[in-house]
Amino acid sequence: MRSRKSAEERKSEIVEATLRLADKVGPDRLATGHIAESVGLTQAALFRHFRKKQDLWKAVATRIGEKFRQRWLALERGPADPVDRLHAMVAAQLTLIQSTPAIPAILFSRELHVENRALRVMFAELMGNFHGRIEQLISAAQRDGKLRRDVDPRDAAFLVIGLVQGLVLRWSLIGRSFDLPEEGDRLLAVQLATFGRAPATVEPSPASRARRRSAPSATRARVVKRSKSAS
Amino acid sequence: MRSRKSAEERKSEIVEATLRLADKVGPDRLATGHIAESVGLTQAALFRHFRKKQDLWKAVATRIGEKFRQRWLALERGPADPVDRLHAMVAAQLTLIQSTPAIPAILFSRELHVENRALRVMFAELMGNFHGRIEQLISAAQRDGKLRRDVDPRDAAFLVIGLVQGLVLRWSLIGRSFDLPEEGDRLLAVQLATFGRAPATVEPSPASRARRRSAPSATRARVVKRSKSAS
DNA sequence: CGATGAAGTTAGTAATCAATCACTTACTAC
DNA sequence: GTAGTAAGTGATTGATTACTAACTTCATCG
Repeated sequence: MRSRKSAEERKSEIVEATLRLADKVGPDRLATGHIAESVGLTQAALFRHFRKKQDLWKAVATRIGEKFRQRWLALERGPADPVDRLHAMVAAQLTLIQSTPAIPAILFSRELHVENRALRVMFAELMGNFHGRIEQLISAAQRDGKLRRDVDPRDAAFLVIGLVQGLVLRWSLIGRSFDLPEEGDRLLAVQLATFGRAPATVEPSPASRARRRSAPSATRARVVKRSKSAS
Repeated sequence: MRSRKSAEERKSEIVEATLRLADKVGPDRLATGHIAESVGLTQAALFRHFRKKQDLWKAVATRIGEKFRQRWLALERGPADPVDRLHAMVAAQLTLIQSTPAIPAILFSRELHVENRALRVMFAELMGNFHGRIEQLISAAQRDGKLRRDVDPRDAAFLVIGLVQGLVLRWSLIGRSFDLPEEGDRLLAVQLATFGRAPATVEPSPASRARRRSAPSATRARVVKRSKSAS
């Protein structure tokens, strides 16, 4: 009763609360009562805004899509160089996941995979969009002569996406104990290096090895302490 | 009542049924009643074998671990060449996931992430083990001069793991409509090529591009039709 | 200012869930 | 063969779930 709000505003509140709680409780265990309590409403009030729980999930998925697209759009005001932009894109993706960590769980929830086919389609499209953008950046970098051209940009994009997802899973499993964008940036530099110019076939000097570690990327040069737990 | 079995046998049956159903229903929605019905028992009988549902999940995780380790062990009778063995390892991983598709869902279930910390530790160890094995193979390949030495084998292993996980997610999202080990083999060849010798800095001829596509790997040379849905 | 519609509440429902109970039946060692 | 034990049953419980219906209160606009 305290502070009655417009439907749109409430809906948004509910969706955000759902995202927050989906991480704590798990998407498939998240009850409408929890969400309502978190927003400060009665459980019944939720159904004023979403007739079925599935409708709420659909709204959540839409919101996630918006978040992604919004960040992708912001990148266009970022660096123009395709390699730099690729770094920025992966960083944006990981930053978003770090601040909305329910996303991976939702991606594998049963709400998505068996209950709500529309949801699966939305995420498939989102991932396709992500893949397309990466593919384009890699293509551009290849045209610029910054990446080798004998790697299919579509496959390269799959590898970059895999990098992101592998990293996120590792991060989840070891209790989110490292900085996601930082480690992602470091790994991406490694991946792009292999996409890049040929290495000397000679043995690498200890110096070059150290250099690679301390300045893996032209854009960001922080040394990331390795996580020891996953080896 | 029909055909009373030993506890060990029953436990195994229950665990396998859980794995089967966790894929259909989702790990967090899987009820003891469903499992019991699938095995041909009453719901109460389940608690004769597992005092708590969590204990059942623990047994399931142990079983998954066994499956992995068993396949890894089998690899030691496989190819000796580290690159070939790497291919075999990734193929084994993907074959197992294809035949036990509940695994990725369990990996992101809330049973694992919030309810059952022991479970998370088990999977983290499993993944660590996988990473270590890949790292060793890459190290060996580097020593043999088959892979470039300026890539940290630990990072390279993370990239390979990411390849697997990205692939599995894509496979899940588009409805499991491609052959997992086959596409994995193809992508791994691409990844390892970038880990390999330098490409010619010259522009690739159309011929070299075609050649790469039709025979990406020395070990397996099947062309895999691309999935169009995720781009 | 007052009516009207939307936002929110209280109080339910039927369904489903893990877990426990007292009890019965099958197998096995002696 | 029979005593002891382990596997399995039927019934039930208390908690939780999504969802509904009837009622109340707020805000705003004519």
